[in-house]
Amino acid sequence: MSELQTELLEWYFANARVLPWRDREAGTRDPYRTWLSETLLQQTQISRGSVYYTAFLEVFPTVQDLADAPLEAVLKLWEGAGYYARARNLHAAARVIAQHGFPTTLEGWRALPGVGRYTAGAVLSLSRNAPLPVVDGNVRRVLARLLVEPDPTETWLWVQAEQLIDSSQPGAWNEAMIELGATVCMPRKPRCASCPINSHCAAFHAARVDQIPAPKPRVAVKQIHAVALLITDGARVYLEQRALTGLLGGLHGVPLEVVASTRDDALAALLERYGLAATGEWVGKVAHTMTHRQFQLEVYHLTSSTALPLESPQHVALSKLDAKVLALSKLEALF
DNA sequence: CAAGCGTGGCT
DNA sequence: TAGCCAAGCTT
Repeated sequence: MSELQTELLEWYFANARVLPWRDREAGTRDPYRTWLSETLLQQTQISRGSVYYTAFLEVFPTVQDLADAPLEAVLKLWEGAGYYARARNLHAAARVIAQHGFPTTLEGWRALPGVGRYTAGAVLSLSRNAPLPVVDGNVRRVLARLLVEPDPTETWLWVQAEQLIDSSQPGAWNEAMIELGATVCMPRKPRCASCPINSHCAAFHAARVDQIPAPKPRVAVKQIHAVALLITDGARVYLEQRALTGLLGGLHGVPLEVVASTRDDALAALLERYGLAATGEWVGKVAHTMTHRQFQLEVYHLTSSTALPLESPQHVALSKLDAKVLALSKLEALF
């Protein structure tokens, strides 16, 4: 073991945070729980992910429980967590695992929907001590600084992670790299003075830590104007299931029509699609921001006199966007 | 391979 | 406060 490896591992064993999925020593954990936590934590902060993790295990304590459940129940538990393809993929993969057992190889894990190189390496190293590297946002930052690489490519990152991994305890090593990036080698105001491997860090020596890695160019947020339909009978509301692929896939929501030319055109198109004669009453606006989209919705209300099936919104999975629209309905006991 | 995919915490 | 960012994956 190199000096760097010894020092980082010692630091990790002394400073690792207590987190719900760290119930056993890294390298010996339950693959189901490890996979679930890694999936939930994708692009999601610990404070939020851990709430969903605990609730999820409560309802689906084993992969068999998850496989046996209807997709609808899985999405309901995922409600509000975002990136809903994760929930659909998790459910589909659970059904494969229930049939064939947990994969034991990198390729086996990666063949499952929603499992990429990071998650496959994380699950196998953290649950089985497989000597596989991981590169997430934390590891990327640590490697970029350690080796002064302001704009690292994916290929470079995985090669470095592979060369640096401590093959005697890969699980602990991977978790240590992630932990360092999350608690010491942070994006802004890194705590270099208390970093266990600062003597090995080229960016620290060159006083360039604050420039590395270089910020990624951001895609402009797209403005989207749309019209939404709130069709209610006083207690229930018309909700349709969105397409599985694309925005808010698989979740239920109110009918939406993006404004291509004018708002009146969009509203007319919506009404025609559902065979509605009435024009509806304007009830308000909803603004909703996502990472890359800014929605402006004009919401129209109709009292149902149609054959459209109404349902109670508390029984289906909704996005925050639809929750805001439903809040305009002023109906009691919707949630 | 760049774009699409949610939501909330933090500064 | 408006933007940046968070244990990525898919197409």
